[in-house]
Amino acid sequence: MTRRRIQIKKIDNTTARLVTFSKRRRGLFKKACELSTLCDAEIGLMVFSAKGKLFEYASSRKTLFLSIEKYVIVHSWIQVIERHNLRRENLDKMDQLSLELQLENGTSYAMLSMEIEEKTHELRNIRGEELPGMDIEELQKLEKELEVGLSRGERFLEEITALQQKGAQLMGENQQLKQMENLFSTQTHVLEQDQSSESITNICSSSYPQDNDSSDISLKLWRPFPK
Amino acid sequence: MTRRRIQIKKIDNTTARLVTFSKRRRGLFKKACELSTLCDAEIGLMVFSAKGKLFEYASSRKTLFLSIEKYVIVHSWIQVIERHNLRRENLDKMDQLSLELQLENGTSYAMLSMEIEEKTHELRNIRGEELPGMDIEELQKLEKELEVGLSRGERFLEEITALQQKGAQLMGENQQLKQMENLFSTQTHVLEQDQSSESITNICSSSYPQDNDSSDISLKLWRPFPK
DNA sequence: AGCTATTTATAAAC
DNA sequence: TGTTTATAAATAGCT
Repeated sequence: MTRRRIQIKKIDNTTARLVTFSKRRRGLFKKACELSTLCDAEIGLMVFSAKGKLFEYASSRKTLFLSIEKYVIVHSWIQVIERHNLRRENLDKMDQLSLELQLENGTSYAMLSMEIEEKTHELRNIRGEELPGMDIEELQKLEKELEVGLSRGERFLEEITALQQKGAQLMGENQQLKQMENLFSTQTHVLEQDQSSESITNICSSSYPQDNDSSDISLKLWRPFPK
Repeated sequence: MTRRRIQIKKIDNTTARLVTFSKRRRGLFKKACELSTLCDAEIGLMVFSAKGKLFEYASSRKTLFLSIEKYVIVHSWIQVIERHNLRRENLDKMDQLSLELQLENGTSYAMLSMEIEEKTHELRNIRGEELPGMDIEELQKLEKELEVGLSRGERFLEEITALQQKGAQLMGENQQLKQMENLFSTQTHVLEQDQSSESITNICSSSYPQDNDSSDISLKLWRPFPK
């Protein structure tokens, strides 16, 4: 596109590819944002780097929810069909993973789906017409799949509760320490040291398109695009 | 832009807006496709016209599966949020002092079981069990439900963030206090109490856009890969 | 992470 | 919608 025209095919040089990815990604997000603003359109854009890191943009949260909803309506049907071929052990294995691991493993879950997808390629060609007629039994299986997500939620809740308990514990501890501090400070006159608090890793960080691409896929909630 | 530079704000003239929408949409899809090819990235792009018609592009089905993955998690979040809110409401009623301490006694859970059961049932409907048979009116209702869930999610997120920050602060404070304590104890030979300080653990294949935009419902089924 | 020479995208016109 | 064209933006190749 500029100094020289380039072929639209995978860039071999890794560095160049990374640079291009970064630059073009920005461009793409910008274009998406402009289109959304100019034409009053709702846009949802997801970009996964080769490593699996997600960058996303959404003109509004509503859009993403609805879009995903829409994807699910159609694609869950596909999934339901594919589940027939899915070995139980895979699901069970997935069930046993901790919440964090599950989130990190989103990619492999998707990979698995891909595998299955390939095996049922024929089915997909007719999905537009025939899938809507899926029977209740199939849909109940889908429901079970969703249940997996539910159990994740449960664990999430547990984690929060644990966090809260920890907080309570810390508060108590703190109070104790403060009392002690008061005791000491009235007795002696020692300078206080400045000790900055350390950050705690967030369970849920927002996913603005970020600029470093070092992590594996992580599932995050999004905020709307920066004002 | 070209003949003239334009402001990035909603185009007033309807015709011009439509034309721009069409042109820029194409451009956006092209850019998305190029990025995907050049950098081996997976891309999912959804564009809803103002009327609600969906145009989308996906570099591969894998991307779509990842969307589903996310959907499941998002929706399990909604579920969790519901429950969390129930607890909160209850806690507010009881007018206790701190959230942290409140959660240490789970006595109120039993009281809420009925209510939770009810909410769970509602959520099942939201989650998709009944989606396939829904008509437009019902889908619009779903849309609203999702918005509600969304705002709840925001509150939930805020709360968690607040908790985490609080935890971080407490930890820092704690550390500070402990250091001071150590300082004192070495100077004054005061007995140390046993206080363990634990860290908080923490917590271009695909779907070508279609070109007519005649419908007006905002929630529509997407048509898979055409050709 | 900046800098430009070019290529692309596209606003305005038809 | 499609085409044309003048111009603004995006960006490939360098540093």
